[in-house]
Amino acid sequence: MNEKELRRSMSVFPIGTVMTLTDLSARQIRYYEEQDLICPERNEGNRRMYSLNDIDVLLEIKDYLADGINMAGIKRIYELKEKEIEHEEKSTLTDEDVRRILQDEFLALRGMNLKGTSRFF
DNA sequence: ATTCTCACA
DNA sequence: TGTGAGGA
Repeated sequence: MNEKELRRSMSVFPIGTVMTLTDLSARQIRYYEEQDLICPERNEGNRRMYSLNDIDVLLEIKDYLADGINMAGIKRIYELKEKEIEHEEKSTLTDEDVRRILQDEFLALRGMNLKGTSRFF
């Protein structure tokens, strides 16, 4: 890990700062952690300390939510990213294979979230 | 003043 | 997800 990645993964913000930066409630921020979407560290006083990477993820989650994707769907998206990384490391599949898989999953996600909604009318 | 965990008239 | 209690 280079210096740049190290800085982005350095936990330095208390939840209050993250709340104003992301416009999310403390409840939501802690809940997303419970869903393993972010992993803030704890300081001496058991206070959660967030990194720039955590904030980026939180902002992404907000976008997905705005697009009508639920928690189950968001979790699947990040699980796919992990698989994508595994594939890169093992170089088992071609980039095209991975792209096709991600594309299929994304379409499946939209279909899942479209059911029983009047959002588009 | 802030954040933490837990629980629900 | 909100919110309030009770402690640190």
